[in-house]
This record gives sequence, structure tokens and C-alpha cells, in this order.
Amino acid sequence: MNFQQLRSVREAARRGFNLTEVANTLHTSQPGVSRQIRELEDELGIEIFVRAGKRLTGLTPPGGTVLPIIESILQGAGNLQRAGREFARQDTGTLSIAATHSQARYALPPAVQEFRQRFPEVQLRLHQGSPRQVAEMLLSGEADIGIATEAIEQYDGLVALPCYRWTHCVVAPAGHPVLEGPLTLERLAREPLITYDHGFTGRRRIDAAFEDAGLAAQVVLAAMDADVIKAYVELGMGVGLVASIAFDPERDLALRGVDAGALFGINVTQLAIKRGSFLRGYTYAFIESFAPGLDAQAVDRAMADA
Amino acid sequence: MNFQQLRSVREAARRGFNLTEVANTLHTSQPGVSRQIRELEDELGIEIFVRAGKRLTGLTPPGGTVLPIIESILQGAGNLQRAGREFARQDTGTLSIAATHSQARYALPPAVQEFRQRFPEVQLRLHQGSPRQVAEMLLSGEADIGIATEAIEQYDGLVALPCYRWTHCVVAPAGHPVLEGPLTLERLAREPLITYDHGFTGRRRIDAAFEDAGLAAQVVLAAMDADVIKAYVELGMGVGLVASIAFDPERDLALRGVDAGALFGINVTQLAIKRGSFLRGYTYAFIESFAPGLDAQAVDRAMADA
DNA sequence: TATCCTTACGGAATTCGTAAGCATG
DNA sequence: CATGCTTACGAATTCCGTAAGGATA
Repeated sequence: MNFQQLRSVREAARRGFNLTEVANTLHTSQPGVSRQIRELEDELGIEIFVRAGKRLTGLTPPGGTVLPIIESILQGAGNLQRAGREFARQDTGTLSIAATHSQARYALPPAVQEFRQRFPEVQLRLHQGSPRQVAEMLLSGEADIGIATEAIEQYDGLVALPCYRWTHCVVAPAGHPVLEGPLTLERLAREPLITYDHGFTGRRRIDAAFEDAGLAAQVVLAAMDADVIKAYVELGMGVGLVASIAFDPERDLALRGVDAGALFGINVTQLAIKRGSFLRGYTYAFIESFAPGLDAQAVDRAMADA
Repeated sequence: MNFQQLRSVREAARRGFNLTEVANTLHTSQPGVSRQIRELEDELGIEIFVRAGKRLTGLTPPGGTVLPIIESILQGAGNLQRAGREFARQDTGTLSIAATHSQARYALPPAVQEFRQRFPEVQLRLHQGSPRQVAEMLLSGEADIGIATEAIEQYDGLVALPCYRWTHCVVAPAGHPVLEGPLTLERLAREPLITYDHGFTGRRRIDAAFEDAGLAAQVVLAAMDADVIKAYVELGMGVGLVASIAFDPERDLALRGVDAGALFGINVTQLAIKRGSFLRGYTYAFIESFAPGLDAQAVDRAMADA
């Protein structure tokens, strides 16, 4: 048993059982991969993959139980190397953050700036994606830290840490009638609305609020980020619902915003890491800077109790 | 990075940093081990071991953080092979049980007998030891299942499952005065007592009971197992306190027993496994047979929530 | 027929054990 | 001076990539 065999199996499962592709990602030859997998299967005495003729098409039942074990071993190997680097070169390395648009655009910049100043030798990578993509990037090891409001708590393999609370706000062009008089769900239901897509930035809460009130909101445009929403609100297409952090009176001069926390409730942005990861010292530092309530100890504790 | 390197490091830490000894247990040459360790240290860029001149004497701080990671990787490797065997040859393999004397002698026999009948192809190994030794054998992977009443819940790396409850009983030669009249702590404190050693079979509860009552018991002989205790009780050295399961009226003809659960409380025998172990099908079967209240699902659940 | 996996083969790199060297208690 | 780790070296093994073969959509 060796690590190359395990990597081959894991990558084969990830890349849809295409060994040619696996060979490319592992920077080796395709027959090599084929052999690695066969050798491991021989040693374990089981077939991991279903073969239709000469093609791999899926996991066998033994393969299904064995694959998570393989992934945990390889996670350990990754942890080992990270731990090595931690001691060898304290303040150099890479920090890979996956975040949704809202977070990347509005919440992260201060923490990122502070981090770059404090750890100039650490290469910072920021990946943007949907909440699900953020979660997948964590699980695959592509990202060290994930930040999102949605979806992230549902993954067993991740540890979610609450960072900060935020509310939505209603934005409309200056002088728009919705800005006058009390803000209610009934009032909003009469306007064409522009807000986030399903699965993004608290859209769930917005839908739930209208549904609970027995109202049908008319969402005329669903976008993945606040900048798009604000642009169409400026064009007069409707009233916008965005995260409060995304509205800046000094920048969005043509718009006016009204907090709508009372209508749509409070959202909690989560910072997530993969369970069982070894975290670099600077990773803890970033977490502390982004979510001042969290410290290394709190992170470790959250990771410890599954 | 390869498994032989990791094994060398783990074994070096276990065997008191004596590489010659490590080489023997790993069935390889001593220079080989030396090289494996150096190579891993080079690759990780850290020193794992403290070297006094040419001798290894301890773990460095990096070594301290790296060693648990290495152990988790190797546990994964063990799980992988066990999973392989599980599918390759369903009902063959080895089941290694570590138990204290009380358990091995009085509680295990029926389950062992049933197991041997049902899985004749599985080689059963029974190791006897103190509760701490039982725990250590589980942690080191020498044993798959551990059974004891004491100590086992205190290990973080183990999952303890309550199996059954039992009480102590007082044993004395037939006709002994302690057998007449009500049984109280005061009465017992007036007798020379023979019972278990510290750390064995509920001795803690016995001490606690006397202490809570403000009494000083005279333990004239502390043994590690009930057979020794009973032998000296038969010789008239004193009154015995043993686990009820260890007293059999049909076999111990010269003795009489009186339950003392009211005096010393109820003990719970724990079955323990190492956290994160892959368990063979027959291992689950043994657990179910030994503790009919437990099934595979219950075991998995207990292991899942840390 | 194009894609994709397996088998075959030969050169290169790695691995490992023996023997010798050296430091320490 | 006995124990224990390191270095040196050569043989054996293993590893891996190229090239050819065969099966499937």
C-alpha cells in the first residue's frame, strides 16, 4: 500500500472514473494509474471499481466503504505536510479562502487587508462560488476556509463557526414611494422585487417570510450578487432586497436603503473548515481577524466535538 | 512520504526511541529505520526527534504535533486493510479482545463460546490485563475490543459502551458470624477484609463507601482477581468482597455470599473500542452477543458523536 | 472510429541490507 | 567497551513511461 495508489483511487472517484484524466491531474501516465489501482485492489483483495468491459463506471460496495477511509488517510497526509511547513517556515505558505460573492465583496476586504500586512509572505487565494461550491472546495481540500451564509451547516464533513449576524435591507431609487410610510411585507409584495437567486445570501429567509405571511412576492429578477441587484434597481426595474452590508450610502448615491431585519429576520454568516484539518498558525490568525469573537481555542473546540 | 517512514516514527516513539528495537519489530535493518526517519524529517522540513549526540532521546515540539497525525494516518491504513479483509473473506480473520480478569474469567465465556461456534474461522485472541493495560492495548491497536469496569471512560481516544450492571457481594466461610444479622458498613469495618487491588473491579467504589461513612476498612489482602480473594477467604484470613458474578454457590461450596449492592453501589462494565476503527462484521456480532442491548447501529452512533 | 483501459517491456531510480565508522554512557 | 546511530556502497528490486493491443460506445 502506498500513497500514490490511494491518490489514484481518490482521483478516479472524483473525476468520474476516467483514468486518463486522473493521469493528467496526477502528472503521470495513464497505464501507471491503471496499475496503481489494480495493485491496491489486489492487495486489499477487493474490487473497488465496477468495470464495464475495460471501462470503469462506478464504485462497488466494497469501494464505497473503502473510499472514505482512503480519503481520511490522504487528509492525514495533507495535514502532515502542512504541520511540517508550519514549523519549517512559520509565516510562509498559502491560505486559500472560498467565499460567496457577498462575503468576498463586502465582508472579507478588511480581514484580507490586515492579513496581507501581517503575513506578507503568505500567498492568499480567494475563490468565489455558490455556497455549495464553497462547501465542495473545502471538502476536496482546495480551500482552507469557507465563508457563506447558506448551506454550509448541512455538510457533515465541515465544522461551521458563526461569525457575525446581519440583516437584509430594502433599496430603492431616491424618492421611490416604498421608502415612505411603514415598511411591511404587504407593502413589498405589491412591488416588483429584485433580489438574490435561490440558495444565495439569505434568499431562503426572504421566501419564508412572504410565505409565512401568506403573500406572493413578485421577484422579477433573481441575481447572484448585490451589485447586479443594485444596478437594476437603479434602472427602475423594481425594489431591491440585499444584505445590509452590501448597501453603502456613500457609494450608492442614487439609492436609499431601509433596514428590513424586522421583516426577514437575522442571518448568521458561517465560517467553515474541514473537519480534521491541521490548520496553520496564520489560518487561525485570519479567522480571529475576520470573526473577532473566535480564537484558536474556540476553533479547536468546535472541531473536537463532532 | 511513505508508510514505512511513518511506521518507523511511530514505533520509535513507542519503543522509547531505540531504533535497534524498532528495526526488530518492523523486521528490517537498523540503518534502514534510521534512514526512514531522516527522510521523513527532511521531507517535512522539521526534526521530529531530539538527538543527544547520535542517540534519540525524545520528541521535539514539532514531533509532538506531528506524531498524532502520523498515528491517525496509520490507523487509517489499518482500517483499510481490515475493510479489505471484511469483503474478501467475510468470516475469517482475527478478533482480539483485551479484558480484566473478572471479565475474562466470569463474564466473557458465554459470549466467547457462542462466537467460536458462529465464526469457527475467526481466530480469537484473549489478552488479560489491568484496566489501564486494556486501554493501552486498544489505543495501540493490539486489541479490537476492550472490556473493563474501571478507567476506560477516561481515555479520549476510546469509545466506551455500557454493557451491564453488577454489584459486589460479601463472601465468607460458611458459618462465619458476619453472615448473620444485617449487613452494614460498620459491621464490615470490624472484619479483616480481602478484596481487589486499587484500580480493579470497583475497588474505587468500595473505598468511597467506607470513606463516605467515615469508616476505616482494614484490607488485609488486596488481590487482582476474585479467585485469589476467594482462596484466602477459604483459608479464614478474612471476609471477601468480590464482584457478584465471581461467586458461584455451586462451585464455591465452602463459601457463602451475600449481595452488597446496597452498600457499595452499582458498577457498570464498559466495552470499549478505539475511536475511528473500522470494525469487522464479526466484531459487531461479538459485541451484540456480549451486550445484548447493543447493536451495530448503536456502536456506530456512539463512535460518531465524540 | 475514437476513446479508454490493459498488457508488455526495458531502462532508470529507488530501496535495502551489509559492513565500517563514530559517539556516548 | 558495549550500545546505538550514521555513513558508504553495491546488489536487487521496484517503479514508471512508452508502445502496442483490445474492448466499447
